[in-house]
Amino acid sequence: MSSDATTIPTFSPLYRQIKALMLRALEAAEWRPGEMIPSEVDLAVRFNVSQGTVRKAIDELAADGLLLRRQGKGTYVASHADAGSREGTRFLRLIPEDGQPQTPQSVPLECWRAKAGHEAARILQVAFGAPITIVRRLLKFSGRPAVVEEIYLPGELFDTLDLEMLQQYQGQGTFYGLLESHFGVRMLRAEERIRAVIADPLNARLLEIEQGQPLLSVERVSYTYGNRPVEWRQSLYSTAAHYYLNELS
Amino acid sequence: MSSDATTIPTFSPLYRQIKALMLRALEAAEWRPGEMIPSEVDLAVRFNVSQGTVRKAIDELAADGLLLRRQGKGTYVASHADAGSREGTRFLRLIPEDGQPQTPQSVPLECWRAKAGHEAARILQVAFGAPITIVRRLLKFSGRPAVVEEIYLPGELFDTLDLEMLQQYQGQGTFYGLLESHFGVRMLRAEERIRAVIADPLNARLLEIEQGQPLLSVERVSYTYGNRPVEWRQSLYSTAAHYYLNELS
DNA sequence: GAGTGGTCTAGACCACTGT
DNA sequence: CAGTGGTCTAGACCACTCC
Repeated sequence: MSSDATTIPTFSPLYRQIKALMLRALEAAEWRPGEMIPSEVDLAVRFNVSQGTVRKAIDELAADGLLLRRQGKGTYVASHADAGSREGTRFLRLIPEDGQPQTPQSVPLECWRAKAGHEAARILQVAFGAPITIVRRLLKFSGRPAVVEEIYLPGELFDTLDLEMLQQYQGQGTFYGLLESHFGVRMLRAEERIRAVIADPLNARLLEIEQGQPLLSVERVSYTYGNRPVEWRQSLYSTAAHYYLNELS
Repeated sequence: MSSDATTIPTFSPLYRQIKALMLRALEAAEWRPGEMIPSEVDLAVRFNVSQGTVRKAIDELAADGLLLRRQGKGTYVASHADAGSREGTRFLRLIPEDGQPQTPQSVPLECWRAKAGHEAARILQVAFGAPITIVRRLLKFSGRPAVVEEIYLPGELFDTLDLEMLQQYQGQGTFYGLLESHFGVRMLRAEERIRAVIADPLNARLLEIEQGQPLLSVERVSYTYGNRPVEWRQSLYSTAAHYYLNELS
């Protein structure tokens, strides 16, 4: 590799270039969630590098959670629909006090279109007034309501999402599974900002707790490829019978 | 990097055995925090394997946060006293609303001995009635109180810890830095259980907020080598001017 | 048995740090 | 310059899955 003397020489190892190429293939949906990607040898031929170099690229993509290696079978594109054991607690860290981590039941309440206000526009990186889709729903663990949330999505990407679709999809997978399979948008990572708030009458009723009780306010921004924000979510977690678990390392 | 806990490993690759040997050396303090460990070639000779195998063992230990690789210099034992940029937010995820992540000022309030109750005994895995050391302190960001906490430590390990020591150490590093340098106990990972609660009069006064305001209750258990619990901490975070940030991936 | 990922080795060379 | 970690290659062999 030759470097231009006028530009700052930035060294990028070969395996990272391969990783970038594979990222493009993933983003372009050449390989789709749940599918198997070509074998290491095939990829080595395709990119004209050694198998070890392709291997290191795949290793990083797997560490990033984008690929899934299965010895003896192949390497697969990670999918929210995998129903992998980890999927239930990957993004929702709320756990019943007296039980194991479990996937809650989703109860869609409303779904409507709106125009992005200043905050939604800033966070979702769309124009002020651009169409957005808003979902309001409830999550229950063993029949007990634990979460109320409003989810703001850029309307461009999710223009056919409606309450009926949400209801039909109930029990068939997670919300992100729906977004991935029906809209081709895969959430890769998210940031949550957590604060303590007081329940207002409406949400207290939905969560079946008393007004004035403390709740966790969890504000989440989720990102897809290229660190593009595609979801803004404001949730209220009842911690009367559940807790938010975070592992630090 | 991680192995499935549900399946019994039927085969242990060489690099994992090397990793286990290096873990023992770390635990036995043959290599101390902040120090450089032998070079890859030296370790390859010592363990009678190839450099690549030692390399993979080191890679995993570095990924686990136990070692720190510095190209051109060597591999170092990670230390809480490194004052690495990440150290401030590694275990404390509280961030001022209007500023950058920063390390808070610690204000020790009390430090006393006690006997472990049932809960402390269970969590710290010591006998009921065993001696424990309790620290009560306040954390401030830019002079504003944000956290009140009580820290429960097994008395065996920290029998000389007192208020004077805590006060003298103020500003010289983090609490975990003190435990590491003065008591040889290094925290490797922790679990936090987060709930929303209402401030009682005492803690409201300490946090300079009004009684009845909502707070985050953060219960932390920290572990050292061998998943041994060595700290139980109960904290109250004021989220009036701060938020708890969690990155999901 | 064929095909996949996983391990281990040996050697060459590159990039970074300090002397 | 020497010493360190970082990259890349090529090949042999092992472990796992499925036909």
